[in-house]
Amino acid sequence: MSETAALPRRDRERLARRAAMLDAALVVFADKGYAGATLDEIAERAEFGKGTLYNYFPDGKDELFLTLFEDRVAAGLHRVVRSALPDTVDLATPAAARAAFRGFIADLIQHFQDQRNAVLMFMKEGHRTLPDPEKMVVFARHFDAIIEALAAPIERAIAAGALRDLPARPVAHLIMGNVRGYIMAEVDADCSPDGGFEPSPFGDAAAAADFITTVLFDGLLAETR
Amino acid sequence: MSETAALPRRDRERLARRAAMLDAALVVFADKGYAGATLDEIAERAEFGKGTLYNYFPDGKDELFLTLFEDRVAAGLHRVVRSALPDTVDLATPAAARAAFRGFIADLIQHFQDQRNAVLMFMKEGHRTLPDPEKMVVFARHFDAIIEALAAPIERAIAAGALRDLPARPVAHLIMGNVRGYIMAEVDADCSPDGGFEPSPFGDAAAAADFITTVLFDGLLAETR
DNA sequence: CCAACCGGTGACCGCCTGGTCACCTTCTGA
DNA sequence: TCAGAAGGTGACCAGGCGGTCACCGGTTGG
Repeated sequence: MSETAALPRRDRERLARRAAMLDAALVVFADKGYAGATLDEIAERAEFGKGTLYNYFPDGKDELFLTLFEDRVAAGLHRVVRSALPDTVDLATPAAARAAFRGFIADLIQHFQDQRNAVLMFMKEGHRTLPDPEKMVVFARHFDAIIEALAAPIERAIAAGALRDLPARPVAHLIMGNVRGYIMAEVDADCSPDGGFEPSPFGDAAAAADFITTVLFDGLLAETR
Repeated sequence: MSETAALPRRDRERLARRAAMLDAALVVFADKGYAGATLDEIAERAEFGKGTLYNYFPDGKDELFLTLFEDRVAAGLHRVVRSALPDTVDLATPAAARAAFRGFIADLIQHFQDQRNAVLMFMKEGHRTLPDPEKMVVFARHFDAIIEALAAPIERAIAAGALRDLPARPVAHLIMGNVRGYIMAEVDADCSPDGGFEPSPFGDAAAAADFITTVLFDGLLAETR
């Protein structure tokens, strides 16, 4: 939805078809997982013949899956990290750091809620399930890059004395893990009838972000000191 | 390793064979995931013919998987929750609550480190991957029960004013998620050569428990207030 | 108007794997 | 010692799925 207008019609159509295939594949992978998804179902959902998939993704299932992961899941996460925690953001005081990370967490939750299928795919397949282990390196590299991007502002905040002196990358893992865990619980909740906990434990992304931010930054203990 | 000695030899042998099959299946499921595991590989690893598996687990793959999940993964988690946070544990003050939950977290990490294969299976297949969705209910019920068991002491601590007034079940999810996330990062780290972060970010279960407890209970912010 | 071509199609292939079952070894007890 | 039972075995089967390719309809350019 950007500079595509400048391309000749043929190319625009080709891109549109490719995108439609990816959309369909995303839904199916999110629903069935990598192993459970079939090319027939993806093709049918995209309203193409199975053979056509191979005109766009010669490497078949693997290529669809990896493309989807790179273009939708990883790219989206990267964008959120960079836009919510730019190099210029103020992390000098505890209050400033708390506000900045709260914003990041809220954006991340919002992003996950907007991109439910991408999240589901990420949830279900986030752990080395491709038959070819060498392909999984791509996977790991992306996730590592995201952690690294998040670790940088954490390190800055620690250096500024705004956050406790803890190893930054584990802290980054922990923040991502908490948001991920929250989303997972929410997804579970409205998948199963009597699911995890109440259909949506908090109304919106902002309330959820407050919950996570409070726990992670202020701690669970009642403030009695 | 308990009252099996009282049984006739035949039954003991039968139980031992059954256990050997479960052991083999656990390794394979942990390595390949549910879909990737093959009965042939499980049988070969257990040093039995494939047909023999069906004498012990008539429902085949599903039964092996569910039995394993119930007997090893879920039962182990339940045991840890109950033994580390019995109904009698003192949760009246922030300090007492912090100590109690720190103990629980340490035990949980230790348990995960001892039962790496069970954990891996849980990690990889923790999210509805069985073809038969009705079987997944069992899965969800167990996990729910564990959350419930953890939510009870949390509620007590909140009622006593030791913890912030937050919804108990989400907090329970969050604690479990953090331990799970920590273990996952650790597993990743020593699977891939240049993995997640340093091979073991903290030396032992106790140090890891301290990290998680500090973040979750005291918060990430530097103590300047 | 036609010929060349681009590209979508789905029937088809081969492989893999969960599940079965007739066979055969081993153990038991008389 | 032997007949019968118990139970392990792996060749076999059927179904499903990833991947291929010969076909064909529509578009293009002369």
